[in-house]
Amino acid sequence: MSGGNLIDSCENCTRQWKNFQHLTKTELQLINENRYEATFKPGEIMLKQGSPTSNALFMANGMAKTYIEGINGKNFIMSIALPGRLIMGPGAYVNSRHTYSVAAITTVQACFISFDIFKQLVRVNGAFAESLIEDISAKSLRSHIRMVNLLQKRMSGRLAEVLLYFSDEVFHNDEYEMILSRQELGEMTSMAKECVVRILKELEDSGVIYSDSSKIKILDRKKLIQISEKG
Amino acid sequence: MSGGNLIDSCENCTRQWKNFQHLTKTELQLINENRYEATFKPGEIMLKQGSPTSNALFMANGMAKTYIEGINGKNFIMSIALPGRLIMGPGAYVNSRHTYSVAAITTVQACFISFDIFKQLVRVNGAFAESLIEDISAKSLRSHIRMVNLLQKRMSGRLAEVLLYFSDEVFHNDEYEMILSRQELGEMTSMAKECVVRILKELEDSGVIYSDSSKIKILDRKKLIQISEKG
DNA sequence: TCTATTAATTGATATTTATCATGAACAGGC
DNA sequence: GCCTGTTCATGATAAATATCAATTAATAGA
Repeated sequence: MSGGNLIDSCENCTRQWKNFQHLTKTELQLINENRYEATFKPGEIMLKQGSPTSNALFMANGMAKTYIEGINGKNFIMSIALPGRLIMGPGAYVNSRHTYSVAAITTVQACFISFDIFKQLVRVNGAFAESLIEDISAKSLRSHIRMVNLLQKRMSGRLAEVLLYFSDEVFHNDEYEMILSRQELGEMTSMAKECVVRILKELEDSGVIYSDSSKIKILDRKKLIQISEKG
Repeated sequence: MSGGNLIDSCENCTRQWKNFQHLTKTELQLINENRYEATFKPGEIMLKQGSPTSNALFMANGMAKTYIEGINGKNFIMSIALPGRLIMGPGAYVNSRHTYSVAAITTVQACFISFDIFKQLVRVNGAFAESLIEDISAKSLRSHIRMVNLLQKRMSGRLAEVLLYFSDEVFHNDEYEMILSRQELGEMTSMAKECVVRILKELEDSGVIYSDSSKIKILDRKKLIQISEKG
C-alpha cells in the first residue's frame, strides 16, 4: 500500500462506481476531494474483518477476494471484487465494524472514501440512496442464491457453480486463469482442498472442462450447468 | 386471509415498524391510507417466492417462517418473522420478484403496503431511507453470520445455535414452545429430520436441554453456547 | 370415540465428505 | 542452478451425515 493519487479525478475515472451518476457535480467533487488512493500487492489485506468501518472502498483496478474469517481460522470466500465495484459490508450501517475481510489477489488499485461523507450524501440525495439500496440488494440477493447452492448441493454441484461464476461474472470467457488456489477454491465451495482436486479431475476425465493447476477451460458448458443445477 | 381493517391506524399501532418514526405525520398518513390488512391461518402462505413484489409486508401479530424454496422441493428456513418487523426481500430492489416465501406458523395479522408508495417515501425522506438501509443491513449481517454457522459447524453446533436463536430472539425465555416440526428444524439447520431427533436426544441425555415433541427448555445455557460455538 | 393421516422416533445401512500420510511438481531466494 | 518451502495430487482410512425401513405417538376429522 502506497500513497499519492494516480487517478486524475472521480469525474473522469473510467472505473467509476456507476451509482455516482446520481450525484451532482458538487457532490462528486466532494467525494473526489476526500478520497485516498492505495495500491496493494497480491496477497495484501485491504480491509480487515472486525476493524472500524471508517471508509468505503472502491475497486479501480485488479481483483480481490472478499472473505469471512470463520471458526478455527477457517475462511469462507464470498466473492471476487472487481473494478468499478463498491466494497461496503452490512456492518457499516449496523455495528461500524467490517463484516468481512478483503485481500488483493492481483495488484489492486483502490480508493478509500470517508464513510461519514458517503453517509451524508445518502441522506441528502434520494436517487443516490435508492441506488445504494439497489447495490446492497443485489449483493444480498446473490448471497441468498449462494446460500442455497452451498447448503443444498453436493460437492460437484458447488464446484461447478463456482467455475461458472468465474466464467460468467469475472472473466466473461470460457477459458480463464484460475486465480485461486485449490485451498481457496475449497474455501469458496465449503469443501476440503483434496476434494477440490478430485472433483476437478472428475470433471476433466468426463470431458466437461480442461484443467491444469493454473488454467480452466469450459469444454461442455451445457453439461457443467446441468451438474451445477442438479446438485 | 380475510379483508377489513382491525387495526385502527399506523399512528396508533403498537406493532408499528420502528422506522416509521422517521416519517412525517403526512407521510405516515399516506401509508395508513394505502395499507391492506390481512389475517392468515397457521400454515397459509403469506408471500410466495417468485411472485411480483407489489407490496411490502408488515407483521402486526403472530409468527411466520421465511424460507427459500430450493432444489428438489427442499426448503431452507431463514428466520422467524415477528410482530413489528418489515418483510421485504432484496428482490424488491433488484428484479421485482420475492426472493423468498413467507408462511404463517401461528395466526398472523399483517399489513400490505404498496411498494410504489414505500419506494417513493424512501426517495424523498433521507432519514427514512437511512433507516431502511440499516434494517436491510441488519438482516444481511445476520445472514452472513448464519452462513458461517451453517457452513462451518457440524450438526450439533448448528442445532444448538438455532435453539439459542429461539430463546434469545424469538421467545426471550429459556423455555419455549417448539413451533417448528422436526422436519422444519432440519430445514433451518440444513440436516435430515432424523438427525434433528437424534441430536435433540443427545442434548437431552447430556442434560443440556429438556425436550419433548413440542417444548424446549434450556437447562445448561453455558454448555449449549459452548456446543454452538465449538461447532 | 374411533379411524385415517401425519409426525416423531429408532436402528441399520449407505453415501458423502474430511482427514491423514506421502510423494511429485513448482516457485522464489540466494 | 540448487535448496527450501509451498501447493498439488493421490490413495487409504475415518468421520459425519443421509437414507431407508419399521414402529410408535400424536392429531384431526368423521
